[in-house]
Amino acid sequence: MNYDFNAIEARWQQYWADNEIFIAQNNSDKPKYYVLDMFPYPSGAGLHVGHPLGYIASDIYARYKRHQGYNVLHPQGYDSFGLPAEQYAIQTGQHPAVTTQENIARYRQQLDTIGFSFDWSREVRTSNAAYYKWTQWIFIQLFESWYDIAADKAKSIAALETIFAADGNASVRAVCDEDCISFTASEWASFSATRKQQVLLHYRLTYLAETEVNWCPELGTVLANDEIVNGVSERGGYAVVRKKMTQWSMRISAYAERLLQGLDGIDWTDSLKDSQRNWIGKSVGATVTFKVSSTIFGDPKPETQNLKPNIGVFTTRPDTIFGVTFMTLAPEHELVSKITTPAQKEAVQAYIDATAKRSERERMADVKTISGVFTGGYAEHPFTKEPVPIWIGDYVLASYGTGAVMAVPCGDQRDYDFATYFRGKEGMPAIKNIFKDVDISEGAYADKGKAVITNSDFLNDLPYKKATKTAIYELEKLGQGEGKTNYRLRDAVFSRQRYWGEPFPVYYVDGMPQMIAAEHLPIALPEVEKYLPTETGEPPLGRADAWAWDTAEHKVVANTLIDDATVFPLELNTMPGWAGSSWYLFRYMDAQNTDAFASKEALEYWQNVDLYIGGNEHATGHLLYSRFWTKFLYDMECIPVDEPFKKLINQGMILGTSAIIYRISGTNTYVSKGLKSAHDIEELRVDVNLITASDELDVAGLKAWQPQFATAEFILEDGKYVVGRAVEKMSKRWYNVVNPDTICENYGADTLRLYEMFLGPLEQAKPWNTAGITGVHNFLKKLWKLYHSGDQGAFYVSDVGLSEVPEGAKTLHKTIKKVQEDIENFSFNTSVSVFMIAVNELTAQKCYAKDVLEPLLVLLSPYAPHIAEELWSKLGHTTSISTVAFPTFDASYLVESTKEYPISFNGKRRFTMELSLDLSKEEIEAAVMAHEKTQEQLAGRTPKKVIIVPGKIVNLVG
RNA sequence: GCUGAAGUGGUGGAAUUGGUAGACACGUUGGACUUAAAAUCCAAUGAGCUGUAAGGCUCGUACGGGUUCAAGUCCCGUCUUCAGUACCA
Repeated sequence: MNYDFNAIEARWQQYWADNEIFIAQNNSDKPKYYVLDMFPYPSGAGLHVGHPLGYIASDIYARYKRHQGYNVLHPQGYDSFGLPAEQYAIQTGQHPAVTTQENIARYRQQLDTIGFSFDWSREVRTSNAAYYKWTQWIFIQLFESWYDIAADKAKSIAALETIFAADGNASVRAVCDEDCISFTASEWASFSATRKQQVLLHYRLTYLAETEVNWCPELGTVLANDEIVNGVSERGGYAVVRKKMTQWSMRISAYAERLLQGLDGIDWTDSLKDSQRNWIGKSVGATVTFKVSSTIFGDPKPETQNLKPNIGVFTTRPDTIFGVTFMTLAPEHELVSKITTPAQKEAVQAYIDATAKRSERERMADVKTISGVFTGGYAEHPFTKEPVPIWIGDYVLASYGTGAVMAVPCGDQRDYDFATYFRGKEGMPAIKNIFKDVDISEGAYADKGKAVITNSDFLNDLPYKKATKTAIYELEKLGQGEGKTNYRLRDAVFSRQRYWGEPFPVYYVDGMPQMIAAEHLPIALPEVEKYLPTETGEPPLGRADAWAWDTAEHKVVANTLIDDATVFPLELNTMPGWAGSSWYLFRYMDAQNTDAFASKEALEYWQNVDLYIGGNEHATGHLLYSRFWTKFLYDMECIPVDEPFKKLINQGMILGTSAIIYRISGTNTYVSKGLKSAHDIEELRVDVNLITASDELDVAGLKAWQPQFATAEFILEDGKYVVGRAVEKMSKRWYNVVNPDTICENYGADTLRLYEMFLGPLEQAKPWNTAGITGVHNFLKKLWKLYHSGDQGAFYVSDVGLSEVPEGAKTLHKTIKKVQEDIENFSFNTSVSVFMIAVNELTAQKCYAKDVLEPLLVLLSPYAPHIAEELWSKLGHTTSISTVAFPTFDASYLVESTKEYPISFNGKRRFTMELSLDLSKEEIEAAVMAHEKTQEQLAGRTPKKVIIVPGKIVNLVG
């Protein structure tokens, strides 16, 4: 009987679905285990073989945990809002919901073919109103919250208003906007309602503010920092410019420290934690306030004289305060115009204009060129009271710290380079050196551990740490600085000028945002006739005819009814892609709930994700935002955990192996790879499906593939056309995409699953090469044969116990041990080898014992579930193999009485010797010395030393 | 520049606390079966030298050193590749 994988796989997939085998229960006596994949964006191209890699790994783990007796939650869904469907809608007019629905259907069909053990009853789609109702609900909770630094958690805005009414804001320590004003209780009481709303916006965890954003004109929307790669948009690679816009922002900066600390308690790779630490970018130091000299010469305007503006800087090295030689402001800094002297005005303005013209990208690409201009203004050193010249330069970024630095050339290379470049020019004094016995003629001295400070008044001879503390203490005494921790992490812009995203549950009264009460959610996405921005530049929702909120009827009504009394305009922006994906893990716990995003009981039972598998590209986006929202929901006491993902594994990318043919330039003639050096050639990539395992091109197939090849000539070598190969990202444009459906059709899902695992370590990037697939497919065929050793290939197992087949028992238990270790170490590639070895050995042994072959199927079933179910049922079982207990390893079957010892002389192995493991070291030595080959090797010499590691090795030295 | 990961046969990759490098596959070569092909099975396969043969010897885990009876594995230095990040004060 042949291994008819297509029929077998279809049958068991049907069986699993019909019998709801993988439905997880929300209450169980079993311990829980939650295995989650990063849910896919359902793109139009469908799945290629790279996508399922992580799903296969998590599926193996989920199935293994079921065998181990866990109640396993292993759900799947779709991150179904997003740009591609909308871009497609703009081009074709097709509603994104329709495109998305079609794509999801295709994905589902592909996923089902591979035999995953997903609990589809819990499927989520971020674009479903029943789902985004709760995304909107969480947004409202964020709006109604502020961050209390004293309690180190988020609290309700209502509580903050109570404090304001009683005490004003003097006692409040909150994470809020920089430009927050101070007010007393009576001042608060006197504020108008609108004014109060404005003030509260400075505190809310999601807030509306005019901020400098990354505007992408081609996409017609703003982008978050993590959506920009190398200065261009992640999607499409379009240019991005800075622009001031009023936008919703998320106050993620409030959670910077907790996001950093939380990393210590979770099991993620170091490289991933590192990425997050880097992104958060904590630096500890101090702020220093420099007074601008009131003796600004030449400025005739008395009002400027009286303003005496201060310049605040942030530094990580307050200990070097006496090394300040000059100051540098970012060209965009707001004080630049106030401190520039008339004499320098022209030069400064020219510099500002030149900088503004350069895009962010140009500025990044060109970091070596030093540029800057002296403003003519001077600040006053806080301790020495000496004048410090103020410069502007584009090496100082407006977006980091205060946009101004105190320049200490002796301790910072950039300051050093700047000072050296402008040495001798007006406003650039000689570099002050404050390090004892350090020569700075070659560059700055940044080794803070070893530095001894001198020429620094009260800081002289203090070590770095002490000097830092003392400097901060003295600055605080003067009221000109304080210790401060700065984070690179910026608040995240949360508005997108797009159609296909979650609408905000927000309407506007007198320009102030108002939340729609939770009971009226969801606010469904309105219909529009076109998906482009409006002619006046408003987002696509500006095209909707019915996009106004009736506060009396509590429903969305026609825009014509807007009267700004009971009917108000709704927010036109939508939420970004990461909104829905920031909390989806909790929805799976209770996906059908209509009263809450999940019930308390479900959240309490499932807690958080035990194992999360997905790609590396989400290191600083999704994985940071979902940690942020989780911590917020924890503060709100909505969930019992403050980290979403306990353990995380990044699967490596599967690369495509492109096929290259060589055209002789200017002709339609192609030469085989080995002959190309004789010609002037052009490389063309062709469909990898036209290539055999030995890199031979199917010439007839190529001629049929594209008309340009129909009349082409091919120069063969040894009767074949051999193509070149290149390993690169799997992509339609390189024609190197391999589709899992074809593999399943030709070899079966079990083969695909095993082969993807067999390719190499899960976390490593690796090329896909279909050639090797016959290896694992042959293995499954051998396995099938092992169970069909009867007449005419009939199914056969013998009913004998383990004691009668000691070799088979040994093979089995060796396999149990290794497979279990491998799964727990996520080393799936090596367990596939172990299965191959087991089947090869059992076949050689002609071992058909049921007590060996039955447990072997359980070991295999996480990897190749279909064939395991099929053979399991042939063994007479009437229920699924999926929850059968995992075999227990028994070391007694592996006990050996002898060992084939390698015998080495001076570390080089010369021969092996079989010796009993019971022997003592002395007995081993005696046996080895008695061996004739030992005498041959020694040639009469006496070994100086004999190393014997029982059970391992013997080494004779001398 | 900084941070992280990694360099092993023709290819993908194995190798526990340092203890027989190259498991398991692919590919290649030879053979069996077949009218033939496919499929299947068997054998060989790191490089080189040597022997009629059984066998023996040398080199070999990016490169150069070191520690050790013993190093792919540990230490120091160098190079290369990949990923992330970047005037972060």
